[in-house]
Amino acid sequence: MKDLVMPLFQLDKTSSVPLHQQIADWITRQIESGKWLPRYKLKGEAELAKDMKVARGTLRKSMQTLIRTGRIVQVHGRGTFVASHEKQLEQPLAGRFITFSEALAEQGLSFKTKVVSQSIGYPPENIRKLLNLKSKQKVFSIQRVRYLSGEPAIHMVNHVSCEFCPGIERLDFWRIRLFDAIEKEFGLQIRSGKRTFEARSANAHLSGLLEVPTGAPLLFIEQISFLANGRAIECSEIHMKSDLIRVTTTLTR
Amino acid sequence: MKDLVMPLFQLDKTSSVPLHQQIADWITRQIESGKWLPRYKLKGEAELAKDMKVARGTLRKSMQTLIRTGRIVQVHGRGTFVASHEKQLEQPLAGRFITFSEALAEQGLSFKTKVVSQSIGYPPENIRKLLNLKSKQKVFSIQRVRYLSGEPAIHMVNHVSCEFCPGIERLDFWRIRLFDAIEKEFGLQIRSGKRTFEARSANAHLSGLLEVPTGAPLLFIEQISFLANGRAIECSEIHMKSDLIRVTTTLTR
DNA sequence: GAGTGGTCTAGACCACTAG
DNA sequence: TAGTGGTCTAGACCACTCT
Repeated sequence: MKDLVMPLFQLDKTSSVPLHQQIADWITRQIESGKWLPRYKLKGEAELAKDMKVARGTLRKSMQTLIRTGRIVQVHGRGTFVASHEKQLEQPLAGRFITFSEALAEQGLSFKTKVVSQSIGYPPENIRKLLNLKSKQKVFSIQRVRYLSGEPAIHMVNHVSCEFCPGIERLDFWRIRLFDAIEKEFGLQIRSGKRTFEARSANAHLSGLLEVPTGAPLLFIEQISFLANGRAIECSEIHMKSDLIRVTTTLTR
Repeated sequence: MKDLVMPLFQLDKTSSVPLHQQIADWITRQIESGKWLPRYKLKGEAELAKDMKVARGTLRKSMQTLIRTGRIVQVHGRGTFVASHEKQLEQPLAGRFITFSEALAEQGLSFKTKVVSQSIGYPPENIRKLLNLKSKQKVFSIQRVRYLSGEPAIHMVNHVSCEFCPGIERLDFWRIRLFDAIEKEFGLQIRSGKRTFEARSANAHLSGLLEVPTGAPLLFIEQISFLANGRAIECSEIHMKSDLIRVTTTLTR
């Protein structure tokens, strides 16, 4: 039993990416690529840390991340295992803040996005409150519909604070994802989000866009996204057909 | 400037409760009791750790817990602050798995619970799957309605695996909370939960119990609760009037 | 530059699980 | 009893924020 199990892998101790994150990323890749299958038992923390030439505390920090994101499971005297999500197709939004497009992509679902309208201007009172804006500040608003296998499934209205994203209105959101734009085009890092869930009836506008009867029940989500410094960057109102998409959270006491 | 700011507080280093949890609990008490108000700036980690005579790593572990439960906020070069939830009344289910009765209690809302029916028996196929039961295993099922200021707000059907809770049917659930019973009467620890959100229309049964028109939109939550060893102990189907109760999750990337 | 949190090390001992 | 994760220590250096 040589080092067949643990392929070599090089940590970059000079990188600005923290070691614990490099480790978590690498393990994530092992799992996502199928090299480590569900229920696979990892080596013990002590041995893993020695292999990787890091302190056990650093490795444990990676483990915490991987547990939070639902990729591994630890049981005290038994060991660390790749999580087995009985239904892989149903592991969205679990434990971490990911966008709906990321969630759909992770589930292997393809979708198309239609931009219904977009504009820049002074937001209504309620949006200004959610984003914590002063009265002179503008927002970029965009209304889109996402289609799953041809069927309209999600209606989104997003409001982005212009302060952080000058010129955002010139991007082509038929092609680019909103969060990709915010993060890659403007170098911002969205770190956390808050979602509030309600059930609402479809009004005339929504019933037309989502092709459901007026009054049909829709899952409504109000979302606020925050940067690392705690400032709100985006908020949105999302209506979705909950029979088409499952929204799930996994939480720990 | 003597030790006016930091009242003395005694850690029990011999207790089976981990130090980091004792610290988190103590800080939680400072905040909940109003001794530390929102936006209050805590002392630096180094100084706090010295005061408490623990290693900084231990203190940091507490901080992680308090951040996850939404009680404090840390900003790199600035410091640690008591979180200011603009609307304190709206901080439920955030970041950790708490029951609805706990969430209501934390919001200072009083409620009453009515037991509509309860029984023991072999569960239908879908419940058996959710709880991962063999065909010979029984569940305790209970149907309740929660009232907020006299108005019916939540309808719950819970199914508890009898394997872990023999005799649960003899408890008085007009008085006791279900999770309290599971944890205190049977010495089990519920560690995590998974919730799936949908929007549904009220059927005749629900419309009667919740006093809403048939077809009214209700927030539907399917919940599975897990013990520390990963075994499912409980699952439930919850319908609620989402105009009366806000269901929120805060997640980190 | 002073203060703060973020990362990391290299140990140690304990508690739980399983053979 | 061996192996594993859970807790804890006592340092160190770095990156960020504010003045």
